[in-house]
Amino acid sequence: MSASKGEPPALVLFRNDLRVADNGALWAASQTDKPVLAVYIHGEEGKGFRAHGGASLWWRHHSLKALDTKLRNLGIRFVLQRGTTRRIVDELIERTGADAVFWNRRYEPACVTADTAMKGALRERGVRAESFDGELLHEPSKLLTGAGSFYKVYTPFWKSLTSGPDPRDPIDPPTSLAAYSGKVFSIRLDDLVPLPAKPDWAGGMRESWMPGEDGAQALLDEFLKDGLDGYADGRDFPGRSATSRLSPHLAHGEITPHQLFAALRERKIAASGDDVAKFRKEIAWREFCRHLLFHNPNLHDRNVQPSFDAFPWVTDETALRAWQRGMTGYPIVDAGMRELWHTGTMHNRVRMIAASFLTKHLMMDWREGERWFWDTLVDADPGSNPANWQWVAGSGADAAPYFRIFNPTLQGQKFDPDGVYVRRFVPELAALPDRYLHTPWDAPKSVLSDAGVTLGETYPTPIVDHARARARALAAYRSIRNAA
DNA sequence: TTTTGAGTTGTTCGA
DNA sequence: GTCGAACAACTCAAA
Repeated sequence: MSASKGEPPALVLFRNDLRVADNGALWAASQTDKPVLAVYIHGEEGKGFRAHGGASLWWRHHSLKALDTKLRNLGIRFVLQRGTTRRIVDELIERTGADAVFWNRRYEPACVTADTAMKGALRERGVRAESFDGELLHEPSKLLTGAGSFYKVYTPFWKSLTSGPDPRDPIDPPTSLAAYSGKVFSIRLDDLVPLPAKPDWAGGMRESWMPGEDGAQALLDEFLKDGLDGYADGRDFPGRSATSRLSPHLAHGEITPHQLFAALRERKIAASGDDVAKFRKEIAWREFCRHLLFHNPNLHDRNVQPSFDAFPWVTDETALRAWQRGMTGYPIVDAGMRELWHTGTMHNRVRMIAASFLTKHLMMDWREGERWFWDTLVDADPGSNPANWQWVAGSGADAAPYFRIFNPTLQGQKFDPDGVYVRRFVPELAALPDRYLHTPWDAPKSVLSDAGVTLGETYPTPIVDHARARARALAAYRSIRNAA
């Protein structure tokens, strides 16, 4: 053995699972008698692999920093690398003599292919290679209908998911690990995942979030204590703090659905069965979308329902930009789009309204919206994002019927009745009375001027008329139905 | 194989 | 103001 090498380590790969608790791979490594080398691998897996968007990368930077601290506290180094997992692992084996590799499974189709091939190749060479669950409650290849196909409707999926035994308990974090003593190259975090500098657009994100495992646990504790009671109804009101806000933590693997289900089982919770069931159902939606992705590798690019291939989508750069910047003239839509830009998230109810507006009122291809969300959401999820965009557009699995077109005015009045949400993100309308907050175009001149609002100058006039847009969308949807 | 029941989140219209 | 029906069939999943 050369002087630069330590005792051969077990490699633990980190990709989308930036945590030490409920980490089967890390635990398994701790149960060997080998030193442990933790490696984060950032980047490509070849054909079909979807790289993170900008907001996700901001999150990832901070999450990696938090994980680095955790692993150091456990006594081991955390090495950062870029490239395909296969190449990095080969290089590290070459360099360190490692004869065991552990990782947690991923379920994006390109990653499944890459990891499966790697497992076979490593074992063939006599390297111990083992993978573990954690990202999902159930293996997408195993949770199937009676006929052996994957679920295309949510409710039976949910029934199947909950009819079996409870998900396993979370795995404890290791208490102590032996460090690998040899030399290994690591890319600097600032070089691997740089933070935005000019311009620094992340100010609102820093105020809104604490990436990392500790941030996830803090949010979970807070949610169980204060948020879950009343969740089933409250989650629909974007002006209230009634959602868990755990989605980015889940997306980066800082917390697992097993941990969430276990927390709901174990804690004494001051919430009704309805609230608990509703929250579990939301976790199951994430799971359902991931399963859909597993079985539909091109989910972000291809209509699940092929009849939508003939849909007459409109191309309109100006309108797209107005939507992206929150300048459509519909306050609830604009508030949502600005929340997204400012904080890297958007309340679930408002995501539906904004997505419905793009695909139905503006009749723009859902892929345009999906791409924008992918780049701007800190919780951008390869399953949930495309699956839900397709759900809204009507092209997806178990999708909303074509005639279900959200009325942005009614939705605003119904779910933001006191205007807390719109006023927070569309401050130029803040002085309007509640009565006209969602319909500034209906406000008398004196009301507008008292509120300092000049439509078309301080705030846009609506870029489309609701009734006309609705009629146009219905006609378009009818056209592809008749054609098919 | 056939049958049967059911399907996240809405809006509009007219009585 | 409230309430029920229409919107449109179609596909899925299980019995």
